[in-house]
Amino acid sequence: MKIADVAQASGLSAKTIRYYEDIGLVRPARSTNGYRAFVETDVHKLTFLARARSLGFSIEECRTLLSLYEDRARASADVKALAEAHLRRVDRKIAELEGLRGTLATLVAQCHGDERPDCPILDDLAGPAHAGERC
Amino acid sequence: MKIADVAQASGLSAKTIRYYEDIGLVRPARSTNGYRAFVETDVHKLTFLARARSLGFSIEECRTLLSLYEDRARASADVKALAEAHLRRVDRKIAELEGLRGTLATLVAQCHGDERPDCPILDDLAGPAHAGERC
DNA sequence: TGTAGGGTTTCCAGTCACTGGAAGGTCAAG
DNA sequence: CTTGACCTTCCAGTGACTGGAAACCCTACA
Repeated sequence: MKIADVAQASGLSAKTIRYYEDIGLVRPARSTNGYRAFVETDVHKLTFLARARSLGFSIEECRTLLSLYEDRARASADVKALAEAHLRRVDRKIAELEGLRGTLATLVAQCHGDERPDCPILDDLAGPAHAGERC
Repeated sequence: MKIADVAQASGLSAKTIRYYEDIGLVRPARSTNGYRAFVETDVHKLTFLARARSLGFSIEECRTLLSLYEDRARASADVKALAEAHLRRVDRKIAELEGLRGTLATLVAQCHGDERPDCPILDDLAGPAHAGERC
């Protein structure tokens, strides 16, 4: 199987697959012509990686997940711990974005958005000490 | 005012302030000894930038906001459009993270997390075609 | 047999917004 | 006169790719 087929099958780009080989996530064999020759387990691994990445796991976490996946003796607790840590990170990020969203929405709502030059958004960005000073 | 004072006042690091000078966001004067000599408007600008960055505007958006801020004739509509575009981006990002969060939470809930090697999280990552096959 | 096109290879550079670190200059206190 | 804190510049690295150049390989068609 050549790289374009694997890209198709896994949903990753050929560039990304080459990059994943570079950093040691996959080690496809080579044909005599120098082309990468992927077997079923390579495709499987890359699909696994695509899914893990789409869930927001970092490359290093993916590397760990992959090694846990290949370790038949591993405890599911290890995987769960990793997923829970990631879940907490996602929660923090959501909370942060929602705080930010609130501020932005308030600012947008306050701004009349016409041809007049005074703008509450810029006032806010300039800070309380300067609000109304020149904006 | 020297860079450490400005860092203190603006909440940015000295490194970041130098970087902002590099990319032309601020142009502090220089003392005879070569040190950067910041005046009040520099500090003001940097504080503005810190706030805009903390709201998630990109550097290029900050550059635009700064120029709008300094343009006494600009229309608040321009600022509002920028802020609204950013708000939409934040909304999309939140939606994306919440979808992801849902999947992760489900997976974490399904995983027993003990010493047994079978793990629904890895099953899911491996994809429907492979679920139950070897995990 | 030649060539046109598509695929593949490697390698280098760029992205974004910093951050770390090295090597050296400057300044005030003791 | 030295110590130590500050300042300077410059180079490299981060994460996870992405774009592009130059060159090789393979197949189809004239």
